[in-house]
Amino acid sequence: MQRTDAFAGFKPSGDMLTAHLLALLQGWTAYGYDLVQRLEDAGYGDYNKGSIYRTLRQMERMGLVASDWDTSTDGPARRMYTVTQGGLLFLKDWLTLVDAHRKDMETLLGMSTRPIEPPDTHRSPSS
Amino acid sequence: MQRTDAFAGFKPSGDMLTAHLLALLQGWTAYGYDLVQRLEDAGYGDYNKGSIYRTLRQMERMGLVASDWDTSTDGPARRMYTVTQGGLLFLKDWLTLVDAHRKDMETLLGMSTRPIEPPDTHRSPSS
DNA sequence: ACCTTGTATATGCGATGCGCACCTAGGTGT
DNA sequence: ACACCTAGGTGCGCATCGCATATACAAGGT
Repeated sequence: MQRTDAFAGFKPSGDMLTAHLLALLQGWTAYGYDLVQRLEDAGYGDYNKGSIYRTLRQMERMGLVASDWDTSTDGPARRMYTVTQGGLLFLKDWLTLVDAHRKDMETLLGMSTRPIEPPDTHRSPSS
Repeated sequence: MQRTDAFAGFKPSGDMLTAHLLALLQGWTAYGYDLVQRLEDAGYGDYNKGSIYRTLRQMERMGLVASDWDTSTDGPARRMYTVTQGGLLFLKDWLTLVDAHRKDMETLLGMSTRPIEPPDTHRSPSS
């Protein structure tokens, strides 16, 4: 479970959505409504609208993305998001974490059929 | 994000600890204190005691494990846990989910450097 | 007798996260 | 005026989680 400690506190729950969003955003710029559609269409996770918008703002507070308004289009203004250096770092850490977990699971499962050890209590083995 | 729907509601947060515990338990029987030590020693996650005990009880409520008391040893009684069929299914689903997520991430990242599409609004493409 | 240490399980509290439902608002078409 | 699509956001209630703390059994030391 080692990680670079830049985001040592991240928990792998909303962070899964965070990872999806970063992956979608990485390399270009997008806004919330578009990401909602893309996640829905692609079937990557069954997140709800509210969570996505909230998570994007939270990501901005964490410094993973930056945003500015785009009023150049018709319709309501769009908040355009761009991945920051911190976001790229988070993405890297996330992939490392997932891979490490997957490997951990394999290791733990591989250690199967250990004899049911009666872990001796605090007493010396003289008994 | 497909899964067998047996535990369609699982969220990948405490579920990561759940997966670790199931992997440790799978194949034999163990009690909380032992699992706490093993997770600590092995360095698999930095979970705290309270979370582990709470998660084990929750897993029992979910039908992933079953427990009974072992009073045969010196010291306090131990609540011995055994993985159920449901637990094995959860474990399988979890690994599927993790692998799917990992693959999703690769796919999404592989689609990089898409030109910044100006996603046309609700208007017809006649404009 | 009393205290400390190790074993073993569990709860209370405060903060956070998340799904669900709902709200605001711009713009177009009827 | 109204419906509909686009676009972003909030309030509420419930679950989760880390941290600290509580409870209890047993052994050893003084």
